[in-house]
Amino acid sequence: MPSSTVENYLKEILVESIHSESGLVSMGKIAECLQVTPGTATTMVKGLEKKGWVNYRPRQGVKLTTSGRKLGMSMLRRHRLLETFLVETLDLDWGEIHDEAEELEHAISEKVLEKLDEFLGRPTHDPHGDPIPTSKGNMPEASDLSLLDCTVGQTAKIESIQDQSREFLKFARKNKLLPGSKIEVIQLDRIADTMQIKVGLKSFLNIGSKTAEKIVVHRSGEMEQ
Amino acid sequence: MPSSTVENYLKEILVESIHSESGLVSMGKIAECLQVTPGTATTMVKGLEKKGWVNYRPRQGVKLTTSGRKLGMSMLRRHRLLETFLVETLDLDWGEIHDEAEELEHAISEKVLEKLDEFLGRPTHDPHGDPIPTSKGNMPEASDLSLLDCTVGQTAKIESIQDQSREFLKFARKNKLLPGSKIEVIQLDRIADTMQIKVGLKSFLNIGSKTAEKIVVHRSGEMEQ
DNA sequence: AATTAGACTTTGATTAATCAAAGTTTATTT
DNA sequence: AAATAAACTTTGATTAATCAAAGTCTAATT
Repeated sequence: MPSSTVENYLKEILVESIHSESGLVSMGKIAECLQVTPGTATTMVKGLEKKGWVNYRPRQGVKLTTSGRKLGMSMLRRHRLLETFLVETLDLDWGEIHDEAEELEHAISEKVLEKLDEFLGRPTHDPHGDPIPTSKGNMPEASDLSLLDCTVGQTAKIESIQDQSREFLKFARKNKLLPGSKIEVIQLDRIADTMQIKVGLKSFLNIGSKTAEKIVVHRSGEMEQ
Repeated sequence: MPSSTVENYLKEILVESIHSESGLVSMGKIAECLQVTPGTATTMVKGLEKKGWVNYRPRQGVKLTTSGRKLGMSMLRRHRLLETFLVETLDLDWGEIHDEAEELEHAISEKVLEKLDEFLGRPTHDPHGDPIPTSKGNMPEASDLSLLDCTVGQTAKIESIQDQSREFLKFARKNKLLPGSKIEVIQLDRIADTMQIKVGLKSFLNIGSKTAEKIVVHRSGEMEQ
């Protein structure tokens, strides 16, 4: 039975491998995600390899095996279902749920998770707009388009918010940057690194590229479900 | 911040100290409850003392300090509220919830617990009939009367079932031995170590003293709420 | 080609929780 | 009072996860 630590490593490696084209994840990235020193990440990853959850090439990076991917997906499912429960059922604040789910995901059994999924009506997306893997380990592809990829005049719909910190989510909520919100790019200045957007029908907002990159969108008309 | 292990030790010491008149709990009892060797219990308890959660007298036993009692109560509250949630909301089976709650109780925060308590309507007793400590750490006194203390002809109402194992709970449910059920003692044989009881209006059952001791009751008419 | 910065790996130590087995105390029986 | 059993404590070892610091590689500059 994998420890909570192993579960965390596999979940983070999964998430990072999705965001990397090669599928390889570096030790530095792992150390950063898990808030450990690089030496710890190396040691841990070698342990994961010995157990058959990853393939590791020194100084190249690490890749999940089929069983590692399965476990990582299961953790992502737990995490996102729990976040949904915390918002929908217990009415917790958007900004609080990430850390809470981070703890609970290691303690909830498959059986309870299945009951929870049923109770919630088998949701497909969590409160941040991220897709929830099915119990089979499938996950709908997410858009790879952020606000940063949009040009002046384009309209788009927010799919998800890629920053789970309290701070950022508070900012996002205050400015109605929520999954489903309609956005229009009004102005763009690459040199000044700023972008003016219209949120909804009458609200305007200036954001920098770092923030724009965290708003994942699909262009209006596409991918409606 | 106390580890899950510390939380478990304090919770079990609390429960056992309630069941002992002196308030002292032996190393053997702790080792048995936590499924560790006596040596481990001794070592661990010395650590708990160093942190100020218990007072330990070698070969006498251990007693909770005020802060240890507080932490133990908080764990008991978590455990019993979670059990209630698992049965009431997620419709899990009576026999399954103990082990599930045992894991979740270490992962749930005070904030989420408070929301859960509110969502459940601030229940006072868990599905086994045990009282749920309040957030202040108060817990209604439970009856100290088991079926074993009743004599022929007496009637009583089941308050709680003091065995959390799947096996026993399956037996209890099958025979309608549930909190609230009305019991009448029909026959008693101390030598043969057996007791015949009427459960409800027409169902009869033979049980031994070990089982009778696990059925905590209050005599009919007393303590109605 | 030599230097250097940055990323990575190795090494040695630490902490928490545990066990097995040996040693000690206490209480009970003879 | 001696012997014994039962309960408890001590000791030495183990495992998982971690860090700091020293060492090694790789790739980019000079």
